[in-house]
Amino acid sequence: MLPIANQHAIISQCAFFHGLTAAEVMLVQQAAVTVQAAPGSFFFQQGEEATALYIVLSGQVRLSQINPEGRQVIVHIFGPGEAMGVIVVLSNMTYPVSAEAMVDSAALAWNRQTINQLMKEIPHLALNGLRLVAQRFMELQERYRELATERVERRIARALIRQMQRGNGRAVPLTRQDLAEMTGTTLYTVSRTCSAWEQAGIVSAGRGLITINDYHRLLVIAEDLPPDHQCPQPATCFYCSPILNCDHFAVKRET
Amino acid sequence: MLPIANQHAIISQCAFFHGLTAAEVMLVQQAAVTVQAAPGSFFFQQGEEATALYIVLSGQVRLSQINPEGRQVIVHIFGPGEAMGVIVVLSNMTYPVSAEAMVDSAALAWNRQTINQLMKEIPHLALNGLRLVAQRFMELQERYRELATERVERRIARALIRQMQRGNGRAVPLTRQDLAEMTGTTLYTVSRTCSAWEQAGIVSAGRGLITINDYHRLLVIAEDLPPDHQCPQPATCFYCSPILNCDHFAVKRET
DNA sequence: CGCATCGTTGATCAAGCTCAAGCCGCGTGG
DNA sequence: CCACGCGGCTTGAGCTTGATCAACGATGCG
Repeated sequence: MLPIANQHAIISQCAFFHGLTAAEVMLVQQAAVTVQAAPGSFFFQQGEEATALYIVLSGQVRLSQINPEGRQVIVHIFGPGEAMGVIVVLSNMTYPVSAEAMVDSAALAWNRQTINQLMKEIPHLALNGLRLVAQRFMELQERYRELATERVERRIARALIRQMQRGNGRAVPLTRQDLAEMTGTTLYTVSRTCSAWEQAGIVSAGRGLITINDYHRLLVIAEDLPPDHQCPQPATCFYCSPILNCDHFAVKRET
Repeated sequence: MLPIANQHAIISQCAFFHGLTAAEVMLVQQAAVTVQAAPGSFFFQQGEEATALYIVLSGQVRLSQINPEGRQVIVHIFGPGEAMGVIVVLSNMTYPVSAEAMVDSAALAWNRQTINQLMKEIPHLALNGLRLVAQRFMELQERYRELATERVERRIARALIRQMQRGNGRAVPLTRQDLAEMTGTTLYTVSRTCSAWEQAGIVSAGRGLITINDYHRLLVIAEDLPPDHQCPQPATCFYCSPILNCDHFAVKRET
């Protein structure tokens, strides 16, 4: 269980609460319930009535959808500070996806009435919610297009880069299977691709972990740049990825 | 140009204005501008500043995204009564997709300030907007999973069924190319598939038009049902498709 | 130590993409 | 009215990508 002070730090920084006064943040936080989930257990499951909105405090949560034959697709991976279930809880729907903890995770939860009430009292909260949804929607559209038009290797490269950008290092803690379900391919293909990249010195492959050694070359694959591509600002090469407009990413760059 | 009375009929029935009083509908309608678009011209284009929200009055509008190499994907096709740009206009973003008229089309438009103002005055409008977005989001997630896990033939079948359900007959006015861009395949594969289906008597293929003759068998393909599948209510077979929960569809059934 | 999970790699194969060639129907302009 | 061109459609041949199957290797945990 996270200490309260830490909770507060996450809440006050996360996008969903951006622009709220300290008093408002306090109000919202007091209305929340903390929920824990062990690896493999679910915050909610596909098909259940959507009764709560969550904000991840710690851990990683895999949002996935499963088809009748049992093939699974990872729609999104949530980390600390991100909100889950924003859309559905406000529209009296059932969850269209499942939220499964990948590691020990904790989240704050508000039930439907509470969050509706809070949004009425703090209109800014509703606006933030809409922004988050918009962001997620655009990302999903982008990935849909990728899946329809891009080759597997490129999709894997992009997924890796995206995950790296959401984490805070060059290591991406995903299994081959995870990556496969994120990119609509099989674990075999991911494994082969990673092996090839390791041969080429682009990544180091580990058990449930892929470390990016040559971001630039990975980017060349992800964006189909010419092999001899020179970044306009090589010193700050991280800037030049159009993936998920990530201007803020530079601050996370290792020096 | 549509007669005003007709406009009003569309507006008052469409989901975005559901639950509003007549006075409110009037207020909103008066704030709108009518926009026309000839086939091939755009209501807005990918990358432009999102300045307006539209409701289609007549025609068909193709929402598509294009990748740097020029491969295109159709994200959605809008018909009369549907709202375009709900998300983006409220979040100060650029349009992530282009909206192109497939036939002569007209839409009502509100600019950002206006719609924001209206949403403040009529909170119900904001709620409706959120519901629409939620619906679209779920549909996109569903299609994303389809693209990642389902075979081409099944995807085409599902796209056809979906389009038929949104139209009002058994004929779907799409070219092979359109269907290909909707399902992430090529026009060749769509053509072959349609030919095979025509052989089998499932559809009649025409120029820019596909007519569904045997909905039941198409459904068997779309849902991978056993070939000898019997609908629980054969007489009202249209009910039994889980695609895009379409309970309302029965009213459109031809008798 | 044994089991479970995760990963690797080879062989095989089919789905579906690509390219090429040609057809059909329609609208347009001579 | 006809010829022409264009946009849409069809079909075949060949090939590539990436899925599938199978067997085995490594790592870590209880």
